[in-house]
Amino acid sequence: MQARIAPATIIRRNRPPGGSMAPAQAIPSAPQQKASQVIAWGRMNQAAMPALSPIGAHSPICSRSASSHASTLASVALADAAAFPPREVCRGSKAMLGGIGFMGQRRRMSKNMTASATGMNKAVVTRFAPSPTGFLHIGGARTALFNWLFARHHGGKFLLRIEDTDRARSTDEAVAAIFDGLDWLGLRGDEPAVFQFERTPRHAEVANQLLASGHAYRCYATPEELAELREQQRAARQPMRYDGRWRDRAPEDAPAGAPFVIRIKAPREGETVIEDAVQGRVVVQNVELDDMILLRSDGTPTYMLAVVVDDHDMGVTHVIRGDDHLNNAFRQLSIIRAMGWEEPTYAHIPLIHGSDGAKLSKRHGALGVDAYRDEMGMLPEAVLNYLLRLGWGHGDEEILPVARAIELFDIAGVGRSPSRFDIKKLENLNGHYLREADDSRLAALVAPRVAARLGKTLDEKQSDILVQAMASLKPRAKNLNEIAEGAEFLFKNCPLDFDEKASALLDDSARALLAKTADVLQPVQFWTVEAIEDAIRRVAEDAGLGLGKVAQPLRAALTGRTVSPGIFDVLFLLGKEESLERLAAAGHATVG
RNA sequence: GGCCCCUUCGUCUAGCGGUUAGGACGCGGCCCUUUCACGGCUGAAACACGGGUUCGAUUCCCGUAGGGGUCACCA
Repeated sequence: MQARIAPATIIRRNRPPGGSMAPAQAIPSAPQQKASQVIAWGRMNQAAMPALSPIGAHSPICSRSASSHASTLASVALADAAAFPPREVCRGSKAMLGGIGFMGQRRRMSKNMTASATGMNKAVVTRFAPSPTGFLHIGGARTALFNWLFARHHGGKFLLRIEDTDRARSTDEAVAAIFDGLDWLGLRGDEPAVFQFERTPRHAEVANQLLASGHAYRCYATPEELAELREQQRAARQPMRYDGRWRDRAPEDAPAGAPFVIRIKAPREGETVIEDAVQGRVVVQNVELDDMILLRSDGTPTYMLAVVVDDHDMGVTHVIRGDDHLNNAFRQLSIIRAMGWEEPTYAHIPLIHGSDGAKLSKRHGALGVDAYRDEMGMLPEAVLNYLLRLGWGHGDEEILPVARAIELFDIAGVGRSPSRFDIKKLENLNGHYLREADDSRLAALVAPRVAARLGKTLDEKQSDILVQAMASLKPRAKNLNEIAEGAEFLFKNCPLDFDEKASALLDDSARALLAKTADVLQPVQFWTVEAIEDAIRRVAEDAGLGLGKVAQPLRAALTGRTVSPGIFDVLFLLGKEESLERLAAAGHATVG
């Protein structure tokens, strides 16, 4: 049984006559988003994203079939026209042949060809297909995001596939980490994830079909033989590729019982053209393509075969992936054509580079998204916004929450040049979303971090104080760790540990002032920020000092630091009793 | 090395033949101010180079340089 999606499950609606509707109209409007911004959290760091999807957002593992979403897909057809405008690019020497007239004609031609060849009238289906050999890294997350956004924008489907055909390197932990990361970012598949390895029989079936139709052949070359070939080619400074030594051999030549692989019979003359939605028109001479392996000698499929078969069976219309796959696309195309299948539209997005300009990798300290969540204390919406702006832009807009991103995103806006990862900008964005975030949600996220710093968990009352403190804590931080750091003073025991600058502030005159402050605070009945402010300002006035002269020693005495939220807030959050106790302690203790 | 892709402030980007080349991060200054932040204002900072095409190129074309990707019975 194949995973092919029955087209019947998609309800189509005819385009209204005389004009195409803006794709944006197919998605929920902004106000609706606000209402659905209900925050849910469970264990630490589970900052759930608001569910914005018009299609149900399911966990990748347990969602059911697509058919139940049929009615929600009704809007799909509306978005068709604008779905994937081909970039009008003419590059390469061929484009230079004629004058303007020729070029104009050529453009029109290529546009038409693209329109018919890519199935623009079909509902959009995208996919994210990571191989579970490690965590979900930031580049993968962006690829997933672009696929997800593209599908959402066009009212299509976003699918997940785990490319686990490499049994040696694939792990269950990695699968879990990838789902976990996607889940955190809110990039859930619209159908249960497909596990590629389970489809091995189907891949073999296609390989054998290709064999039967003469588009593939058995190759008995041993790995040693091939290594030697490569070595020779390298020495002779020849391009390294399989020489097709078994391509036209008669079957009788086959060594009996010897292991063999199945290779594609790739075209050898002419050229292959891809009208890439990001890269434009890319032409490769077919002599550059060698007869790559489809089925390994152990009968398992290679990546080349498996992606093509799965994308086809899953009905993928738009292949959006890193441009490290651009070269592969040409090879994959020969399989697609040999099978007579419809070609997807390709969109090869530029890779994310490290600060040195090279592909982001472990040696840049490339991290899994879980590290951004757990170690760096980032909010998913900040990561999403940052990733989106890496390689894509919409005028001067920098702050693009998910709903806005769905509204605006399209492949046409994706640039062709790689971009460098800039943690500073991510932090800035994170600070922004922190300030916007709900206090209860943040408190829940921060509590475990505070507990870790303190070495004890917060009780109910303390958790409550944390929520109240959030409003004055969050504008001062760019990540959850900094909020936790800033919150620490609230829950420390008296006597406090004073840092160097704080203890320096607490000289004799300051202590006298502290005593006076305590006296003024003592009779305050209703412990409100206003009442506290009145009292403190009175102290300053009476002493003939500026507020700063009073506030700083007070801050030092109450928090042990010279940096904290506003002093009235500090007093309020600490409560009258605790505040007075700390004042007394600071006054008596021999400090510095 | 072959093939493919890329090139606007340090970084992310806007620009799609005529702009004082715009915004954001970061950096400097000022303001706000009880500290630190936030916020506001402001400053410095870019079209890789060389040829074309054009009345006019950041923008179109070619080349050079530089960078990147890819060349497995990995994905």
